[in-house]
Amino acid sequence: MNAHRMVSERSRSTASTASPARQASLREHNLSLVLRQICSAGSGVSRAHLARHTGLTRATVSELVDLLLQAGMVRELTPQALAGAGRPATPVIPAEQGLRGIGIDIAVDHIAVCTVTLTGTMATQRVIEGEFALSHPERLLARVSRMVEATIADTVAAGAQVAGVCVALPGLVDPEHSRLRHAPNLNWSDLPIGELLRTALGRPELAVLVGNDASLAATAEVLIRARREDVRATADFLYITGEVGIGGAIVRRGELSGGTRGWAGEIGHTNIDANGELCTCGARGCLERYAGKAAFIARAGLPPGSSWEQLHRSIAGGDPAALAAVAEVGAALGVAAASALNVLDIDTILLGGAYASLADQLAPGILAELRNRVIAVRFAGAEVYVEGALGGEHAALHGAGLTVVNAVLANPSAWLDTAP
Amino acid sequence: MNAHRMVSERSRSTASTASPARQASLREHNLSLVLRQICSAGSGVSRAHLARHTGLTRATVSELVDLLLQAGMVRELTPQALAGAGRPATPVIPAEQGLRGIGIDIAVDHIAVCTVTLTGTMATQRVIEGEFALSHPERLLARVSRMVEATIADTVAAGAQVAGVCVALPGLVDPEHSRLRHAPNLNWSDLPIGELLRTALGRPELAVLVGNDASLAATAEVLIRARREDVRATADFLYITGEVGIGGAIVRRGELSGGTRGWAGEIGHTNIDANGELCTCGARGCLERYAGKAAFIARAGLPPGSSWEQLHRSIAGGDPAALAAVAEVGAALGVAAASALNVLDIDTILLGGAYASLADQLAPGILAELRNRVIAVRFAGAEVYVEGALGGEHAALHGAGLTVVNAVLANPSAWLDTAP
DNA sequence: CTATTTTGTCCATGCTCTTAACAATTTGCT
DNA sequence: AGCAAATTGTTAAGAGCATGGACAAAATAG
Repeated sequence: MNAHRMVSERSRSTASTASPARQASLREHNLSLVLRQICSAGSGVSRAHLARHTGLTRATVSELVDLLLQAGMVRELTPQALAGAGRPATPVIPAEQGLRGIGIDIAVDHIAVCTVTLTGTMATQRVIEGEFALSHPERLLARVSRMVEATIADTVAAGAQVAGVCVALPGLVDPEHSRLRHAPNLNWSDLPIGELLRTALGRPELAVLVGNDASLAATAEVLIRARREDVRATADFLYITGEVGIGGAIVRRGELSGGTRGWAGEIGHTNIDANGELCTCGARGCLERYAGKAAFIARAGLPPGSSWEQLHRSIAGGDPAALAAVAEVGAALGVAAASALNVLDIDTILLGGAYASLADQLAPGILAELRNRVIAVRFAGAEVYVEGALGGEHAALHGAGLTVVNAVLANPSAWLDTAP
Repeated sequence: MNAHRMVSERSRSTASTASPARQASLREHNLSLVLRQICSAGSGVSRAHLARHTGLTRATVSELVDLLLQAGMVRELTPQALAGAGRPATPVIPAEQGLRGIGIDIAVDHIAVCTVTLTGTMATQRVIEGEFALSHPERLLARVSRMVEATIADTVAAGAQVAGVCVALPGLVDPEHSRLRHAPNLNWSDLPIGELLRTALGRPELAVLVGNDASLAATAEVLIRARREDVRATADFLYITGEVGIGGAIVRRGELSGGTRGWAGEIGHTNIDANGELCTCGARGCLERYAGKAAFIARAGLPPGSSWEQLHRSIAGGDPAALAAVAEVGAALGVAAASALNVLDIDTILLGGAYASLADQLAPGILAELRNRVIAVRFAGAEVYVEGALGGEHAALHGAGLTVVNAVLANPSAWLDTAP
């Protein structure tokens, strides 16, 4: 299993660490560089191509690729003649039988488990829909662990190896200790998810990462945008997701910017009106009171407890109250997002969760406020962007699996001696 | 001069860059590691001590120190017996004659030039007080350049070498191109500061960095806190500075978190009341309308145009209107800061500029709002902190010089062959 | 006065990347 | 057909850098 090797911290950010660099550090870095190139290429790439794109020599690339071949992470295809003269190249691709990350998503309306390959693609997926708002933690985790067991069994049967597990949770988490701090909608508090899942699985050695669902959805979004070569939105964006509450995440240069505890991006409690309505958090005038699910539904004139689907139908049907609600919610999101964009110096907002399918309707209202309030627009002629997320329904699930894969890609050296 | 060698980008953040690591990369990293240890030690350190604290072997450290000695960056003291047995250690200290960074501060009420040694200490300082609110850019830069010339002459006469120049500006800057975008209080717009200063100095090869004054003040604050071993406030904080407007900067893990354009931290236009007063930025209800200089003074019942000093006297004198203003401004700062802390996941606020000397008075009002609005307080039992900055009057000036020094410390390899 | 401890240097060793040469294999031109 | 040119991938020699162990130097402890 070897999952204990997984990088657990989100280090890497401070390049000026106090740790010395040795010869092995070069290998680590360059091996990661080559593997990432292979995995993000889309199709098979030759050693010579890798050399040109990494800046390493063909000799070095050859050696590194051999290591990856031995480890079973990549595979050679039969040589193929390229356009033009020259010896045919031997394409190298990520091995289907290689390492896979397991992603888990625990939400109020579903639990899901998936596997993600080194290319970042979701390979398998198990979902159970349900109403888990008030479920008992141990009991639900037991159900989840049965799904994980089945997934692991399938993965091993397919000849692949499990690199680790990451759990997406709808609340504030402590990634350092794999704990859930507070998930209001599950009504869960202060649970050692990592420990509980290890116990339920009977695998005390398994490394279990945890992450906030919005952060992980944003992680998935980065991959999707990168594949579309959407450079702008890959680099820096604020992800805002509408669920019961409002979640968020910040991506800088394609990487999550987590903050002190990994909770950065929480925009739901940004101030709209300091003397406004009382929020569940104890403060007054938070965005959630203006643009959260309950507020949105109330403004649209729907009965309390209506679903996002019902709201969506009202809007699509052109109901005046619903349309007015869209305008009001958009304006509130715009006011809050403007404060955030000013402090963060970011230009792009991606709308996820329930907001994703309403992005076209919400965007004008948000943009109007942004254009009026973001100082980079006024003083630097910057353009602001509001787009719907492309991650779909299971973005957080995907992001969870991806997080495991990214840890492998960041340090493949640790997995070299674990041939299949 | 060799200033063209200076690291101009704020790279380093993305450890997973696409650049290959070669043998020379090891040297760069380890040389920087050793030099940073020497410069932050405070007193002389032996090679053996460096080896223990960096994780390198004594043999390697010896070789690296020799390189630094040859380059004139460090100096040996006469061997001194330590407590306990053993051969006396040869202390190594940063060379007084080594490289120095030049910092420049252009503000509405003064212009200043300083030198900063590799230890981060401000060694020399030239200040001209005045009223530069509407001054002509070229004319003012000519004055500045004469001060810089004199400073360079003194530095060279003292046997030291100039590593580069960094200019602190009271507005939005474009560090990538060394330009000033917009400085409302100087009434300057879109100036190629780097180019203008190079021309004025007659040194077309000189690398001129630019930075926002709040960001650079925050940089200085990091050093000061690190020296006091104030671990918490060194790592992550939001710096809020009260001048004419309100500036800010974000520090993460001891490093500036700049954002897409390097403007992150701009908290002056965070929303307090979406339907509030019209701001100069075009939006409604920005923090600046509630806590900027003009608003503060008006609330305190002082005549428009009064100085911060007059306000300070009113408050110290116990004037009821002034005390009420402090409470109102504190609350407004608290509301805005809470939104920012939630999005950033940061716990500490440092008050700089004119707010620094009012920190004790402002803190209670700010803290009251923070404790009520920051979700980490409620859901993670986090504590929030509000403190006055320790950088003093010339924090931005100091930070500018420090920025040059930090660039040298990050890559001393580039300066090895430039012996004095 | 001797044993012990610590520092700093030297040298052999090992790891990793680079350079240059070469074999393999295809295209393109005559 | 046949040969030059181009491209790929491998191999061997070489250079840079950190490690580890041995050793001299210089202090303290007993």
